[in-house]
Amino acid sequence: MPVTLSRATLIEVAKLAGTSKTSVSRFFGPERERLTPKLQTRIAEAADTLGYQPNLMARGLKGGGSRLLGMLVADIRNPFSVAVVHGVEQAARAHGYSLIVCNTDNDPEQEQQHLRLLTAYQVEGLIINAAGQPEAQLQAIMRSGVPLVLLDRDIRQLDANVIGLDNALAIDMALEHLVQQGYRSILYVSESPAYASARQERLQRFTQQAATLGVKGQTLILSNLAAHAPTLKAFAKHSVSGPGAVLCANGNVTLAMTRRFQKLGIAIGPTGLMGIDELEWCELITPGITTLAQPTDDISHAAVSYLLNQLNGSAQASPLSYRHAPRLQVRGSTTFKHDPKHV
Amino acid sequence: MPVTLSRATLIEVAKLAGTSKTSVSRFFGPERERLTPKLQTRIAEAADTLGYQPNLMARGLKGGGSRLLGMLVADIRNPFSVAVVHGVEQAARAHGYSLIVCNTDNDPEQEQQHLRLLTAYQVEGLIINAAGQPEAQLQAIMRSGVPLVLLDRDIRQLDANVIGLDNALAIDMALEHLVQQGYRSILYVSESPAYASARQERLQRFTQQAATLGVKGQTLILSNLAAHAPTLKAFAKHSVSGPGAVLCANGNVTLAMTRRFQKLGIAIGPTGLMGIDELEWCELITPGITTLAQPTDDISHAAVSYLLNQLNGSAQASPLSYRHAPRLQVRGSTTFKHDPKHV
DNA sequence: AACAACAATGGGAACGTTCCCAATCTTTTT
DNA sequence: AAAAAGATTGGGAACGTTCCCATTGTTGTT
Repeated sequence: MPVTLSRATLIEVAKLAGTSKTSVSRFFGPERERLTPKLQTRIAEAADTLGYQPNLMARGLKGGGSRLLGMLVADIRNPFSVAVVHGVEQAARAHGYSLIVCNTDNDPEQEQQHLRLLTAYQVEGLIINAAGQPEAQLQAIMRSGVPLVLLDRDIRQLDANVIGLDNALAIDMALEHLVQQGYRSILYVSESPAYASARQERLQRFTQQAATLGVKGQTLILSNLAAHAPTLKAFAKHSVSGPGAVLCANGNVTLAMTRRFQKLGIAIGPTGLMGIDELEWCELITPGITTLAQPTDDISHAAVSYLLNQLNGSAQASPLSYRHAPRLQVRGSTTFKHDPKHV
Repeated sequence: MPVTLSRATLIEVAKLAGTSKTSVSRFFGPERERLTPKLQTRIAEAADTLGYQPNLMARGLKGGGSRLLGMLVADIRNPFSVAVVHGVEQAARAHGYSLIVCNTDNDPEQEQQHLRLLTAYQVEGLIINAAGQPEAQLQAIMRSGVPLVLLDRDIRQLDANVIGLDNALAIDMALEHLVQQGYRSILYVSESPAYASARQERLQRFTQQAATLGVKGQTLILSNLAAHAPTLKAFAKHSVSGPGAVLCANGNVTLAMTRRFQKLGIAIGPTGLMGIDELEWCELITPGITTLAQPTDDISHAAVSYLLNQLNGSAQASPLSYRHAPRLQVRGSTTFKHDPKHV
């Protein structure tokens, strides 16, 4: 048990163990097996007695690297972000790295601040879910040799890999499902796609594919919920005479639209409702909301693997999949008829 | 714009600016105003030219402190944790600190690892949502002078402050509400209270107060959902003849119980359902689930304020509230009769 | 026995920054 | 004018660790 009041240093451990600081450094580094068992024991006991814990600040300064990975998320309260953070942190830890997560609240100013901070802590790799267009900063970071991977959102004018959902495939699958279920009119609802390439991709693909499939496609950009009730009401009314469905671009939209459906008394199913991304409550809402679940574990793993490959100089170690397929989770919200007994 | 490929040092900036390293250090520290405007300009330009960013590892080593706070959460996927992390991170940043969040997945082994890591990074303060009973480690940390505050879960044998919900008050308010709504039998459902003092407090208070209020109190500890359907079914059947309600100890239980109610076809309202902690979907479930919302912002702020007070040596700067009152959010799930048109 | 290779250990310098105290210049006070 | 105070700047040492190369002892080969 540690008995001291202050933080012991490697020098103090060396003195107590009757050896040199180099040997103690070897004991706590990758060269422990170069020490005799006797010396190892003496050092272990001294360190335990003093409650010694290596100072990773000093280690990072001289030679060990920081063993830190940095991650920027645009919105920590988004369940997708939480799931990816969780996966990244686990993958990082499995390889001896710690993760610093910075939340930018979709604010480009905070984003710049956090990037400065992460570089100041000498993070060895970065996973960026961008809020703005910090390409100048990110280019400088990449030029300084820090590997970087973008998460979900591309940044124009930055030659970096993006790992995330296969947006085109997601839209294709959603449309295919809705058409198969008999819907002939689709309202695609999204948060502002400005600066968010994933949103832009989904929107563009929707517009293009709706035309190709011959369904009537409309889009609605969310900015103020109260302002959109008439659009949704009109859509639902129209859909009673000809089947229509609402496709939500992400979890936030799914939540907002579910609220709107309920507030406006729009029956879910007769007017279809489907969301991109799975949320824990989607099965609980009568009659269950159909979703496309994002493979967050795969995404997390791919991001960390990419960084580690870059750090290990093994760029071809394993082929990485950057665009991951969603999983369709069918529930009652994309069916006209459903058992009304579940109330 | 930065033009170099490697990380510039303070020495290089000094050379380019034609001044000393001490002046450059002053420029990037709290003594900038001690430099003449001319010198400040020269340094700013040199730093910009070189893309200089202070190395906080070196700064932490000599004298600046790490400016890091550490936070352990038992389950990052718990919405409560996310909300508190968000609040803590914002409060920390407002005071020039960065937050390292470590998720332990309720695993004591991971917890120990993370604690070692956080101390190795010389964090200046710690916020601990404990998964196990790491009192030995935490005592050593406190003895080394690092301020520490517990979040939500007390640790026996550790003389540290706990900041979180006022558990007794939460149970009192819940029971009062349910009794007022006419329920005379309450089933309290909780995850295992082992090692989780908040859960123990809530359970104990429930047992005690149910007796005091003369309502029939039962408790159910969740371990395997399939195994508990008979209990819930029996309870619901009984409650039809004499009003009963299910009180959920936290958000995870609320989710699980909502699922159970739906799977078993138990009508929400005739059998009441109420949860401790507010979740974004509680209003969406027909007929709306009554909750006690935790004041996560207050909790976050109190935790950071406590640490900062300790760090600034102003232990009496402002009286802190450690136990925060919940906010009752009444919805249809605690009413016998409700409009069945919302389907 | 002499030499080479290997094992084990250690001292000094370096890492990038801050801090301490010294030095010099300028302004104010006596 | 001389002395004191204030403003400005700077060099060296320290922070805790790693790395490099040197030293010593042991073992194996010729």
